[in-house]
Amino acid sequence: MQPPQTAPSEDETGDTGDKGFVSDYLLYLLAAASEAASAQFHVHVRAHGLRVPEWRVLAWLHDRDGEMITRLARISLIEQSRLTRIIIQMEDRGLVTRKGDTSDRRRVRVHLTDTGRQIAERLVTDARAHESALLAQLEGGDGARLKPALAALLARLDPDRQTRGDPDS
Amino acid sequence: MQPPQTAPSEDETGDTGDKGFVSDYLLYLLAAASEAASAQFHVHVRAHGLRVPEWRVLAWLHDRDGEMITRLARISLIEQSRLTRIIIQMEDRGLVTRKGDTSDRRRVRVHLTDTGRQIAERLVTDARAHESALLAQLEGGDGARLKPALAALLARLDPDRQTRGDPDS
DNA sequence: CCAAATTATATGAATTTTCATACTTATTGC
DNA sequence: GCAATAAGTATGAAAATTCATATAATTTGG
Repeated sequence: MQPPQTAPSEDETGDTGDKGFVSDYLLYLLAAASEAASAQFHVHVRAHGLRVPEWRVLAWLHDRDGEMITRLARISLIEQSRLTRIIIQMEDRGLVTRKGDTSDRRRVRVHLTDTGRQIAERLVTDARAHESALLAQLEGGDGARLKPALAALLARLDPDRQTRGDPDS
Repeated sequence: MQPPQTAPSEDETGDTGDKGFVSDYLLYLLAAASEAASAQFHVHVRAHGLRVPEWRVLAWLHDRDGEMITRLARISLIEQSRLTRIIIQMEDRGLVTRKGDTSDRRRVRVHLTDTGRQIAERLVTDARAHESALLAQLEGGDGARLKPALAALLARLDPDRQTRGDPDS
């Protein structure tokens, strides 16, 4: 049913029958792969009572405790005003604390509580295991090539992300 | 704690400025790379008065007009009830039309209007150009390797995505 | 052919998210 | 040292999103 007749200049219709634009579009592949790869683990995160952005915050603080809101937002892929509210919720739940930075009183630094750190460490451990399992599934070395390629893309597109280790200066 | 680590030995004691967990975590690299790579083009999309999910819908309909809501949702990475509302908004704006499927009256098929198709074609052209520019930026062949690796990951994690070309049957 | 299970879409209501902007503190240029 | 500008965070209000579930149509098994 429904022969595609209304398409005036459809050049890939008919015989090739496959791959349109979307299925081979880099930005789509990135978004879809990210979604698909994360789906399972995100279920695990929610099972621990956290939403994905909250997990991202905990994971980053695990690496660098005392991060300021703005940078935490950039890194965690969360818009600033949204992160502010998320941090407040997390503080209410006893996962983090907020402290004004004494040397720059505009800044608010976020620290893990003991509870927060426990959860963060547990989930980071789980995440490492999950990542290993995922990479192991991808035979043929595709998995091995993927991380460096993504890191390169990221470095090219958003150089600021790396470097900055020092909050002040 | 957690002695068994194949990863590069690093502590989160935080002084040497080395990679912590997050910066080398596959799921993070995927999400961050997706964000970073899409940022520019998404600005372009919004400049055309569309939100990102709407662009995804148009792009998919460009490839396969008359898709049903559920599948459009899966492919466009949008939750179903949200897509229903987005489609209604898009219909109100004259970008798509909804038609009940006569052979399965539960289904609603979404079609591009002439206006919708015009915009879709324009943006697909722009997206192709943007992708080329992006890949060209990534010297060293990383760019070339990226798409196949992502496609493989996707195929492994979500096999259903590919195959299905026939709505009925 | 019927009852039960499944699939497809829509919708109410609570929660989240966004956007613009206010507010406070710091920095820059003169 | 001061005005102008920038940086960091918070917040109100509008809009979007989620979650659970309703409704309707189809399929399945007996």
